[in-house]
Amino acid sequence: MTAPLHDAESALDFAQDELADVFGNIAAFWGFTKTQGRIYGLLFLCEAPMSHGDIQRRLSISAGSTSMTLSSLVQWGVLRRDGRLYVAETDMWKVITGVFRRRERDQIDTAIVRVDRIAAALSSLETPSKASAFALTRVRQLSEFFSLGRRFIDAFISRGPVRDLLTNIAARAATFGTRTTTSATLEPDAPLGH
Amino acid sequence: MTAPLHDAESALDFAQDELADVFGNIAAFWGFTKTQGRIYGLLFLCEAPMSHGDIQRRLSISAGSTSMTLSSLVQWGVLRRDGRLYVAETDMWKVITGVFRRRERDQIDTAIVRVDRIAAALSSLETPSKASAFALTRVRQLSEFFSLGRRFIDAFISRGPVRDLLTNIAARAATFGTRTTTSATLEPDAPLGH
DNA sequence: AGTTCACTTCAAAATGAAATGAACCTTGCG
DNA sequence: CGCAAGGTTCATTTCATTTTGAAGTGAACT
Repeated sequence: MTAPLHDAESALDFAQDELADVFGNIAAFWGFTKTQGRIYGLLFLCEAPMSHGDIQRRLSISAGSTSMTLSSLVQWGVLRRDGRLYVAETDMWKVITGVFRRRERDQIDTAIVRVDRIAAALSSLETPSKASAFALTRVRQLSEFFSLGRRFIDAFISRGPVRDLLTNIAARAATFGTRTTTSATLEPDAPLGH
Repeated sequence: MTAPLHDAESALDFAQDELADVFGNIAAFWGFTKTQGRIYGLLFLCEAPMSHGDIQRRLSISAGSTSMTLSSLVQWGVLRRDGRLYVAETDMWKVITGVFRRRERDQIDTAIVRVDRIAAALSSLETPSKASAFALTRVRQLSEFFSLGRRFIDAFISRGPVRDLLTNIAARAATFGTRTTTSATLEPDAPLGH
């Protein structure tokens, strides 16, 4: 792509631009803004804290966007502010579990509440129809699945032992190679023929 | 919210509307369109397959959107098409791992390639600067982290044993209650004093 | 062959989110 | 005190994404 870079300065520039872009994409993909990712990516490579101005200049963002994005990142616990300087939180586990803690958990909680409300409506019927009964089984399936998800997220974000477990799982994967398809669990009925 | 519904038909209508909306939100959150989620939500509650027309009418979507969304969902392996009828794939594990398989894995692979390229650029320097050396350690951190993530995703999507493991983890969470903060692993340097 | 109906395609419009930039505050310093 | 320089806020613009709807395709029925 680019010819090998020879001085440390230009290599660092390349690294910063590139990593900012990598994080920019990841961020956009996960429902954050590209700018949030870019700033984090830049800071990730910097030992010394950077100021608003440094960041703005380096990434050519408007002053306004820089300011708002910085504070959002601080709120997300992804950057830390020290006076007028910013540093990246580089422990990725902290970053990720932090995001999950706030965002995905809220989401799943809302979903659980609503699904349970649906289940209640369907199960309180005096004279269920075939269709409503069917829907009820599906809703219950779902409710169970979401609860499992909720518990899993809890496990994930209550840091410590779980992280090691995940590491173990990853290790296992290599061992097992490929699938073993132990279906069941979420198919109480046999709804569809091919 | 709404007063209790008394006949099965209206309860079912409520359930469908509501679940369509729940899935609509989840979908939007995870980078799909709200419409994709709504269609899936609707179908999730239906025993009998539905046609394009049924779906379009029930959700009041335009014909065009219905058509395009249906085919995207089929492509994602989230619906199955049987002639002119559609059914939901209701095994949530299949659905989720399917999405991960295609989407998140691609993403992380791209990131890994780019990060490694950055590492190469920084490590091939004849005369590294302090800053470039620092950046290199960070990039290596990251590369390792991404590889772990990659392995974890692989474990997750190679179905079977892993699912049970996840279930176990979830079970553990309840036991452990709260955090145990065993940091380390991704902090080779001590970059920031609060 | 011709008409109809169900679906698909695609360009154009609508929507909604993010970035901008100007006005407005602070802080620090002569 | 007052004025820069640097930051923040927020209304506006910009832009990407999604939805629409009109036109096109093709199968089934007559």
